[in-house]
Amino acid sequence: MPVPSSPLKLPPLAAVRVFEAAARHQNFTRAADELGMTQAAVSYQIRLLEDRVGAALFVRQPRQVVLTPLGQRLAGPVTKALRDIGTVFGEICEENQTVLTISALQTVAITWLSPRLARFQVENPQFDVRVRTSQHLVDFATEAVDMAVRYGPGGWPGVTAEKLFDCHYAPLCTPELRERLGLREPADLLNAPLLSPGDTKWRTWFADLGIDSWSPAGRTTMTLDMQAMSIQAALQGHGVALAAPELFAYDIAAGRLTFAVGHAIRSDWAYWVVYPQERQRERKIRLFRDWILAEAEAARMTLARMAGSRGMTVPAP
Amino acid sequence: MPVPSSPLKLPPLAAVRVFEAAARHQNFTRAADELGMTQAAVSYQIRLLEDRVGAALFVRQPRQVVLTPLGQRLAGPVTKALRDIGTVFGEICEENQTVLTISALQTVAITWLSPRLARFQVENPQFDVRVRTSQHLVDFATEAVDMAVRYGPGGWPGVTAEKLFDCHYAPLCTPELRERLGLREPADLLNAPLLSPGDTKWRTWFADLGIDSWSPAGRTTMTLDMQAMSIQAALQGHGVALAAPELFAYDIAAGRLTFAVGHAIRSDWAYWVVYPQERQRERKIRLFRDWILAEAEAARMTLARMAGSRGMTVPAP
DNA sequence: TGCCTGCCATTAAGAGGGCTTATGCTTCGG
DNA sequence: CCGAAGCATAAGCCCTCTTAATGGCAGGCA
Repeated sequence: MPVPSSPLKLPPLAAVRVFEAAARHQNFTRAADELGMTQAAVSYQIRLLEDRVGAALFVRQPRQVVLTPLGQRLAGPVTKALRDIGTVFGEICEENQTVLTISALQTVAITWLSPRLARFQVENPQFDVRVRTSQHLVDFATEAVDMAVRYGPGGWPGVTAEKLFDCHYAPLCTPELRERLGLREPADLLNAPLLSPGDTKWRTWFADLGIDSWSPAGRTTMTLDMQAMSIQAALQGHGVALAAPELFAYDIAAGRLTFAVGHAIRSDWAYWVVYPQERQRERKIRLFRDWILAEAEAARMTLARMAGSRGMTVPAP
Repeated sequence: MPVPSSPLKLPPLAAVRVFEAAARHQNFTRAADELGMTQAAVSYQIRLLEDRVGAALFVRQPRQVVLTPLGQRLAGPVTKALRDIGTVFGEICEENQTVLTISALQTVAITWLSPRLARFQVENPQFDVRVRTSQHLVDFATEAVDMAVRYGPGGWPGVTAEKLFDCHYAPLCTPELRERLGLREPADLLNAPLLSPGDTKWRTWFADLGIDSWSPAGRTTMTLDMQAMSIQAALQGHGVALAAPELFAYDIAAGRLTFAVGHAIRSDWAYWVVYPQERQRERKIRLFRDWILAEAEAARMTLARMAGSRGMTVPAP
């Protein structure tokens, strides 16, 4: 805990501010112009400060005022201090308007957000977009984050959450692997090389088909923690990954990945864009919200086309 | 002429001040105590500042407030800037109360003021007395001087001038020299070694006695500009100096100098203590004024005794 | 010399803003 | 479950600061 340093005996700061301007101009009238007030007000404030200090700060000469030695000694430090304050406030105001910080899970950030973010950046060059990945639920109150992409059930308190897309899990692999293994029916996967077979979602996926006998025991390729890494392996043709196709719409649309078979399960959770509800009117918030919702919609459409052509079956959640 | 740098876009400084205290205490109520206002006022000002910045500076938690990252970035520079302002004002206030700067002609400063000043310093240790010698009439408006000892006719505009003593010119020398040369009558000086005989005051002194024939031509010891230097020579027994006995009352009282003969002339000018009339109520001004007037009075008394015992004649000015 | 202009001080009157008081809300602690 | 701690909010008052008008002073100019 920082020591609550000395109580700071300060002169009236309004007067200090007026003094600073007057000292800079060596002229009350021009200082008044700069500050948007009248010459009389400047005169009044300067006098106030002089009374406080107990000494004259300006010599009133017929056609001009000049600083006394005392005034000169004040002017430098005061100008510097006030400029420092102005600068630091200016910086954070500026930054607040131009910097847009997005928090997201690493998976989403890498697979979905960053490939699309470049376009947003190009379309909105006035913003400086920064992505921060984190595993925990970001707290807008205490962290310097403007918006977030969250994966969860929604209904968080104090924030506006708008759904980007529901989350499904489908078996994905390269078209080549699919062809080579002759995958057609969901049951064909029982003998296919599954990536991260220890993932309980595989069990769920099979169970959803009525295949309860499946067990990862004995079956092995590698076991990878993260969806993105499984997909990387799948992209190399090393096996079939169970992942959210929404996150890999680009790869699917480009033919680098395809649905191994026509079945997917749906997660209770979804992906959301989230921001403090009291900030929904801010320009940068609105802009990014609109953009990311449009992107999500586009991704969904793409996927719907691809899945439709493959006769996907998706049970209701 | 300094460039009237940028117009400094500043937030309301009153709010900044409140913010600084609140940030330091991490507590609105205690900040309010420190600032001598109510918690509601603090809350109000903080909100004002937050609206201005367009972002929260504090997170309101149930039993405490904590700075947001933005607030943290502000707090440091702001505290420093305000402390700088407080410091520089504090310094000059402090200095204004404790430093007493006296301006005087070099002659008076050396011969009269400094021998007495030590006592003032001892009696008033809370003051830091500084003497500045200068040849020109000091301008209280533009120079960092509190009071002055002036030699002149009085009647200066804008200042209070109180007479310390009238100024006379009397021939002074060591008692030894006086004895050796057998000086008794003013006319005896016609054949004595006069110091700075080129000084027109010697002509005036002789003329005052009705001796118009005196001329410095041919008579020479040295010619010295300054009264003090003539006196230094006189103290060495090198001759008779025409100087203001008031300035050398200590030397006369101590027997190091004496009136060579019993005649003096009086100058139109006098010595004054001078200070800006609007500052006459200030403690340090009053204190020094009272002290120096008392010293002058004491010096006059001493001289009167010495001169009386010598039967001095002093024509009216 | 006299007028005009630039610049600051002073005054009285008025308005606006910030402060205070009072009250409500929330949470923590016992 | 109640009290204490702590901040937010609303209403109203008072004080500060501003404004507007006027005066003074000195320099520039004719």
